[in-house]
Amino acid sequence: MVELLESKKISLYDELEKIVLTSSFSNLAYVDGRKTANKLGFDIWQDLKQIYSEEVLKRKLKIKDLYTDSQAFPDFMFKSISQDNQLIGGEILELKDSKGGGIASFNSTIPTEYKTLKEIERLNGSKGKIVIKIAEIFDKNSSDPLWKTYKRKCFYLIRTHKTDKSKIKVSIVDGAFFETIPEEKLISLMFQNIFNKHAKEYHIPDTVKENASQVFQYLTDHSLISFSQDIPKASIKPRLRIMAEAKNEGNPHWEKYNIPSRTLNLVIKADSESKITREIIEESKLPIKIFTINHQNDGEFLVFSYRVR
DNA sequence: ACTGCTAGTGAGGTCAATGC
DNA sequence: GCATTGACCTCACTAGCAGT
Repeated sequence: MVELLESKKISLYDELEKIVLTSSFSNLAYVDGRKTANKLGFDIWQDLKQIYSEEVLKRKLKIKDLYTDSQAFPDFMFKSISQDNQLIGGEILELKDSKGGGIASFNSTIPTEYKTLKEIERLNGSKGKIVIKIAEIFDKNSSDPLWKTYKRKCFYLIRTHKTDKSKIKVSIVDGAFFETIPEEKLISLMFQNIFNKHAKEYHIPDTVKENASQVFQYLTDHSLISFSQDIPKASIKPRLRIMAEAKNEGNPHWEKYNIPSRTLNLVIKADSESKITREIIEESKLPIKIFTINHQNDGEFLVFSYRVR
């Protein structure tokens, strides 16, 4: 990535998609924005087209158009690697681009540290199969029995102040930075919060309050919540969607975390594995600064920071 | 059995209004 | 003045239905 930036093939102002495609094209098992990629000069089907015609590919995959932006989760998925009979890699990458200093809203998909393909299939609901169908073709390990169920690490490619030359920051962020309590708990606590506000505003008997928090422990599943609700005699169907905004402490680009502007960063949890990354970077003698962020709710994170001239 | 259409759902980003 | 909340608008994919 650093070499690419220095060779001027990409810049921090390019589309985030272009940054990913330029640096990782051959390592990707899934690209959500096939249309966008094509516009940027990347044809994910180029190799397969040597073997099959476009028509055959469409028929095999049961899709009408090879070049659409699915707008499903995730934006990118890397190919898995089989090592000592175990699947590793296959990471998920989501993009978040915004003009201001905050991270663009998470819409419907709550950010997490890990996700399995099975979970992705479910959370994508009616679009559920598309990711798997495409990734199966590109990932040579897709026949492994654990391919759909092993935990994949989620990363977020975050950019803030994207149009401001003096303030721009780009980071690849460990999903753990956002998931400081598990999703199910988050959702049930959200309903609890809503209820508490009602309790303050209206007279709700104490016995009901006690029962209520028990009930909320069972409201945990976003894919069941997000259906539009058919209410007898109602002529509209209300539809709940959980959107989420990163708080300051969940935004690595928060001023207090001191990531400098005009930098490209990798932000990962400081654990035993990250020590290895640290050693590799230190030995590489690349112009990368290493420092730590103390996440208010989730311990220490390591930042590998490269400044763009 | 096949085709074409549409309702339902998932996702994205930005801006306006409101609250503190 | 900045953060939070509400709203807007767009597009893709699938299931299921109606018509042939």
